[in-house]
Amino acid sequence: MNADERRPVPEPTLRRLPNYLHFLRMLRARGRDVVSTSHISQDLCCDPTQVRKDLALAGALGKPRVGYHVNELVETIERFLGWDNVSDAFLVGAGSLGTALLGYPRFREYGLNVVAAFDTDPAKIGRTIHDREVLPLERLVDLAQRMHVHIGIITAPAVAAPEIAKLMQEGGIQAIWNFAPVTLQGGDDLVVQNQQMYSSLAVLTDGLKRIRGRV
Amino acid sequence: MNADERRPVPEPTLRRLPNYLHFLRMLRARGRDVVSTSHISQDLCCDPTQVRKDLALAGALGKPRVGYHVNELVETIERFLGWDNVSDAFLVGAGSLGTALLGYPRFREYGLNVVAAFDTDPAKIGRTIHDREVLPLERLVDLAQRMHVHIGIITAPAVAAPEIAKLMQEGGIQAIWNFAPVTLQGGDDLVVQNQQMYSSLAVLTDGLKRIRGRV
DNA sequence: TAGATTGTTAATCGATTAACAATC
DNA sequence: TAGATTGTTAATCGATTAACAATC
Repeated sequence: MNADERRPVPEPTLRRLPNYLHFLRMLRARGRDVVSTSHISQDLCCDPTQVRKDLALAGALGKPRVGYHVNELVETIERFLGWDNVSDAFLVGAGSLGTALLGYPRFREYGLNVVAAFDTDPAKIGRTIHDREVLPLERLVDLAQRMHVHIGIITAPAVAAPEIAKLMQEGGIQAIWNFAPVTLQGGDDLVVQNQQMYSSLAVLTDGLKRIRGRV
Repeated sequence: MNADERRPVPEPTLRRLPNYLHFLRMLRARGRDVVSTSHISQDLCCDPTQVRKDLALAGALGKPRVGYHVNELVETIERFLGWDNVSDAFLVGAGSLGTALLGYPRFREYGLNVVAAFDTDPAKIGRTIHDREVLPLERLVDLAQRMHVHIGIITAPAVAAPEIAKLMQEGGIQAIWNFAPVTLQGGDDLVVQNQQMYSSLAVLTDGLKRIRGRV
């Protein structure tokens, strides 16, 4: 029921939920029946209280003394994230990263179904990558509208990204997952997630610096 | 000078610095001489005060009324992040994502030089991907030690990741950039960054939900 | 000089953590 | 029952934002 309320979910919570989900699915695959927050927190090295709070936000209910039912919990989180219904998505940029993402069979478990790829390179157009044909970028707007696709993935070079985002919006796409190293701006009816790879690298090299400083 | 002090840099700041750097490099390429924090903040849609604070932490100095010199600023941030000296790295998992990362010529601009790839698949071992030969995983520990490689990238399946991390640590690797969908634990002399792709996806689908709820 | 921009200190906000009551 | 675990309220912590002084 929490899922339907309008109060915004903290972004850190949203970011943690897929991790819980991954762990819980593994437990489910192993036939595990119930799980406690301390068990979850051990796997992901965070505070049990935090896990409890996150699960509460997702609308999960546990039993004191027992814990949470693994099955129920998986379904609750999936439903909360909207990943029980798979959404179609377009991908633009059939380079190496785009090809890698097209090869992810797991996306469906995370609510995503990449139905088509687009590119401007004539050498790539018409080729088939992981069972999906690469289409010319010109067709994106029309196809997105007709197929009611609302999610776009950008794996093109940085310079092309803003133009692609514009086309996507024209086609009615409301959510963009951007892998190009530019910060695209969201808007009133457009949500953007910039997958900033180099941010992680900065944290990593800083950690390395601290390890070395300590020795 | 700030760079050498031991006070820890907030992680959000670290994550933003590469974005500033990217923007500043573009300005530099365009021949731009000076820049103000409000100019930077406009591009990245955040608060000018925050940019100023971040830059101060990185040790940058500006001039009131003028702003910051683009060249100096680029160099200051690069030095602060340690990206003025490129570090060698090993990559394990020569699948599609690994191949994509091996094809990134830009890594060097972010302080990273992937010198070798490893895999366990005999079909992949011996092949050359983007000028680097794929080596058998067994050779990793020895080679890491002899070549003094301290950074590892994991692009292998989730099940293999923990074992790979162990081997890396044995080889003296101190920093792991993990793309497998498992949470690897860092330690006293090991820093880990888990590139959790699905976290972004959760934020994205939540945003989509809110856009739809608004209509 | 006047005004724009930096640099810094204080106030606010939100997330994490701690404490504890509820309950099976 | 006793004890473990949830659920919730309060305290802490840290990051962001606002205010303002310093300065070219």
